[in-house]
Amino acid sequence: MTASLNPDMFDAACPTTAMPFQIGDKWTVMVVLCLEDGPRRFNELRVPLRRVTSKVLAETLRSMERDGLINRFAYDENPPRVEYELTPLGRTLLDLVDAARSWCSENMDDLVAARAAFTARDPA
Amino acid sequence: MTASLNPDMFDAACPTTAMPFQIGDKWTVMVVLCLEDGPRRFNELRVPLRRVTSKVLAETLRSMERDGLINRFAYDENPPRVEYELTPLGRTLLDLVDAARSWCSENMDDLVAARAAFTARDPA
DNA sequence: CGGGATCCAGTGGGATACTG
DNA sequence: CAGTATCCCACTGGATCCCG
Repeated sequence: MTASLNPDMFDAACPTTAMPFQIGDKWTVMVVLCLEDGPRRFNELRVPLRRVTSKVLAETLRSMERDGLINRFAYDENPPRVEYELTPLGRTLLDLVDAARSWCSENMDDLVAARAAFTARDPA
Repeated sequence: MTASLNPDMFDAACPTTAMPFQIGDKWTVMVVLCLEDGPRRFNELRVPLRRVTSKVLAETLRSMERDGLINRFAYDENPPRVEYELTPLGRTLLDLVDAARSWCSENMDDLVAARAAFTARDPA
């Protein structure tokens, strides 16, 4: 089966938070990456995404389901079990994530340098 | 020189407003597209971007300048003249815009259909 | 376990008016 | 012409608590 998610797969100090583009809502890309290797349960997602409250994660997942990016499977067991998996449409976002990563590795330094230079010229 | 901008190059009813990703702020991509063929003046941009207030356009341009995406040239004339042009870094965003357009032409129908189906199932 | 309910703060962006 | 100055509102996302 799919291995456990790395609890530290998302670094809070990652400079790509200044990346000039965004896919979905604030946490959408991280959800996509978490689901890349197969279905995951709600609380399984909450490990690497521990900086997200359950409310916001539930909202994110619901809007992704709404847009056909993920499927939601609720099993009528006790304790309850719910699994999320990427749809083919959701998997197409992985290409965009790759494009974003490529852009960052090629251009992020320039952007950060420009920002620093601008701030130096105009400390306002 | 560069031809005038088409006043209707941006359609308010374009379904790509539901596109699941965004580059820069709300108007950044449109500014990039306006500058694709060469430098433009402030009020020249305001023709196709007439749904943007001057305050917001000025903010957008300033943050793009801050990030090194555009250059700003202010000529000390009367009446004043200011021109904006894409930097090489700003031009790299055109590739992302193309990637976004490709994704939309290939997947936007699926997303819109999924959204409609979801709303039909769950009218809440 | 997988959420929902409620409340709240910050912010992005719009309306209007004014200016060097 | 190319912006600023004010004011304001809606919406995103976070905190906390509670539930089947």
